[in-house]
Amino acid sequence: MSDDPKPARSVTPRRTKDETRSLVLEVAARRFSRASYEAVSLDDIAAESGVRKANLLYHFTSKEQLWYDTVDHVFAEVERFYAEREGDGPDSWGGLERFVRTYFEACRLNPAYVLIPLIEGATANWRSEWLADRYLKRHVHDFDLYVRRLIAEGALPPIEPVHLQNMLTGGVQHFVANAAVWERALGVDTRDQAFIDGYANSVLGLLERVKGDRAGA
Amino acid sequence: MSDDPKPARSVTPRRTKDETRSLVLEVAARRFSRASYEAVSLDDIAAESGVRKANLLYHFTSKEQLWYDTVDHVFAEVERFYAEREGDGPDSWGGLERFVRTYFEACRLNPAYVLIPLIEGATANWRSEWLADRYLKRHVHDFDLYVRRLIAEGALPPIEPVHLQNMLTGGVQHFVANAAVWERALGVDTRDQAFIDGYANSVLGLLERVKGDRAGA
DNA sequence: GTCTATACCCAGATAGAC
DNA sequence: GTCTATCTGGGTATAGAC
Repeated sequence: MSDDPKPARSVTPRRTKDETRSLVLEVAARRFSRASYEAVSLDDIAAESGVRKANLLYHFTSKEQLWYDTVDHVFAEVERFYAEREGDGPDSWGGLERFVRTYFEACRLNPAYVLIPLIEGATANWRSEWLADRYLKRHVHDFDLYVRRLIAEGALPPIEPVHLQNMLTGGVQHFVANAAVWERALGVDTRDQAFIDGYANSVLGLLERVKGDRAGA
Repeated sequence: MSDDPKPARSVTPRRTKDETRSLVLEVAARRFSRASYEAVSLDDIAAESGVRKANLLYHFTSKEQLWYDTVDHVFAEVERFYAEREGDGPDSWGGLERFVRTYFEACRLNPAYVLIPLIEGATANWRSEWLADRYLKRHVHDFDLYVRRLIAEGALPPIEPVHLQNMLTGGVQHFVANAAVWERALGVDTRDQAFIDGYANSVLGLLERVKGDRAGA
């Protein structure tokens, strides 16, 4: 906000409030998607961002609040990406093929979008509940509606939506989240664009076969 | 080992070394699959198992060692289950349908088998490396060999093994690990046997279609 | 082998000068 | 708004009596 070049009391390069926030949120997103909440310390984030610990707490009031803000930051970014490519909400989303590719792309470009829910969602705590209520519930529900719409329109045979949803989303998440294991085990970089695209082709290839057929389960 | 009923110095009910170990390992497996390593404290495990913290450290020397032993414990159990149903290693495993059902059953019955690798494997630390090297690499590799064998035998068309592997395993893992989210979002208990069986049917139903067809990708 | 007590460290948070 | 210094709690691990 105030960018006045007037002799500053401090010698350190000044940043606006928003610049500091963004900087910290970017670092926090990286940290919180590489380790669990408890394993990430404010000292880590302070060291990597160059913002003193006391100042982190000045800007975000607590570690807890910093985590909330970080998640909101990550999800807002992804939702902008979605809205750009697909429009808002399941009614406006296009065909399944394009949607799958958008989703895969979103996961690949924003590992934090996959990793934070995965790390925190797999355990039972205030974060998983907050995540579920604030985002995942809606995401799952939207996806469910979307699949049902496609079925109603005859674009898909009557398959169990949750099953399809999980087959479509679970796989990429696994590849993005556990890239290290796949790399060590098979020498394949599963976060690579070419790999994810190939996987999308396999998945969509399978889907093609379902579409022509009768019910799934 | 020594079970002598000779007047014990302590009034607390005596357990053999092995009994104490097993008891602790069961509790630890539960804890380590509901929260990250850092979020689980020895105090928690001591409280739930009734074994004093100092004694935990006497039996396992350190928290780190306790974690290693816990994982070995969980994986040994699952591997016994496998060996019983399928025989040892990818050469002896039977048809894909039976194998998938065995795998799904193993995941459902031993959530820790899914959750610990998922929680720790998604982050970058000494645990994920140890897990990858000691177990996951081999598991992924075995599964890969198995799929390749099926393809060679003509039981499957030439699909990319990693893709198929991930579609088969990623889904259940997701349902087992994130049951709480699915429950909140759709009111479905995705860890329930009936649900998992239904999902197996969907997956295998899809596979059926691939088998009759030509290549996947 | 089991207990109590405690050493020691690291993390989140606060105080208060500037 | 940024800094240094410090408080405080909780965690792993150890000492040492019994």
